[in-house]
Amino acid sequence: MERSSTSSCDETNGLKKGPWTPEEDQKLLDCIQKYGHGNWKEVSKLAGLNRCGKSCRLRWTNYLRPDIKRGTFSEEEEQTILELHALLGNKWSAIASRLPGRTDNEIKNFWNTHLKKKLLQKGIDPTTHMPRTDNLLINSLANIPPDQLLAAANNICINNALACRYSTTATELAKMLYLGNILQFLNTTSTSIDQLHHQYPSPLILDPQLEALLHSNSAGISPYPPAQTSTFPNLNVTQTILCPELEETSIKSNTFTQNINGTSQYGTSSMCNNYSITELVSASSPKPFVVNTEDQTTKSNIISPKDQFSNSSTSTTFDALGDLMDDEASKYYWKQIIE
DNA sequence: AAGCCGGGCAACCGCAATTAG
DNA sequence: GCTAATTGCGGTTGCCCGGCT
Repeated sequence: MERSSTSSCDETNGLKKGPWTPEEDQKLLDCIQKYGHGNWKEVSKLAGLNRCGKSCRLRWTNYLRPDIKRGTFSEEEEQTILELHALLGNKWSAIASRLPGRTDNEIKNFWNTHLKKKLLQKGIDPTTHMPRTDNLLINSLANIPPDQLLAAANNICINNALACRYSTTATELAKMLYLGNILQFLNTTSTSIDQLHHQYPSPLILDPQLEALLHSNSAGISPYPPAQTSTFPNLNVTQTILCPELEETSIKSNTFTQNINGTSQYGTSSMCNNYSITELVSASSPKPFVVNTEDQTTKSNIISPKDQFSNSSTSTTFDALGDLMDDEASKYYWKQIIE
């Protein structure tokens, strides 16, 4: 077969781009009805269209094809898309193949304009389809020298006691997770406290309780098995679950379950395992920070990254973190923990 | 009434895979 | 097996429209 020497969609050929006119649509339709659509470049030529084959193919598959179903997506279709996306990710064509009459482009647009937002509003990460706790603070931890991190954890943890008790709300879980992750990080960096002192000779004052805890954990006393590799960059560490009660708590809690359209998809598994650092860090880049509240429908706890830090009257990331952990609700929460 | 802004969607872009000479 | 055209796919862009100020 002879091959054309020119590229199929070369703008320098003066081919038309942009929206299709009804006349062009008709020409394309007529041509496809007459000759079929084996070779799109040929189709374009035969139809007398000054368009590249690619453009013709797109117009046909996304708009002119007679089997295209138009209009709003039904509840069933929406549910199917959600399920398939959870399974396949952004494989729009694969998803479209399971939805008769819907194009990949249509589904992609529907996802980006509706479903993604819907999931975010429900506190679900649209990439992972897992509940979002957050992310930004944990992300921010990655760039902070260990001595500052230790100091912050020291401040947060010791002031509020290190015990983990049963918890029933997502907010509490989120806080537990923050704490847990900070401690996981501290616990599992291969760096010992002594090494930290050595590497970061700046004054590092640890609460004796925390220091004792860190030493005990760094000595391998933690009864919990190693989990995934940490997402903290430049730190070759292994995560361990530090807080047994948290794991138990998560098993008892059904808070996240309520997020998922009434399904029990995420309901009874161990949160500690599912939401260790890798899950806390959203795959998507900075987005509004969502902490689920007792009332899953409220958005009152959505805090923008800007609000989180720049509006803070405090001066450091960890002061801000402390602030976050220190609102009225938190006081009650911490009181419970202490008790 | 005019301008601004954001949402929705059609179409384009660029890359990878496939096909055919 | 190599090369180039074609096709398929996912991401992105830009236009249009409606709502708000």
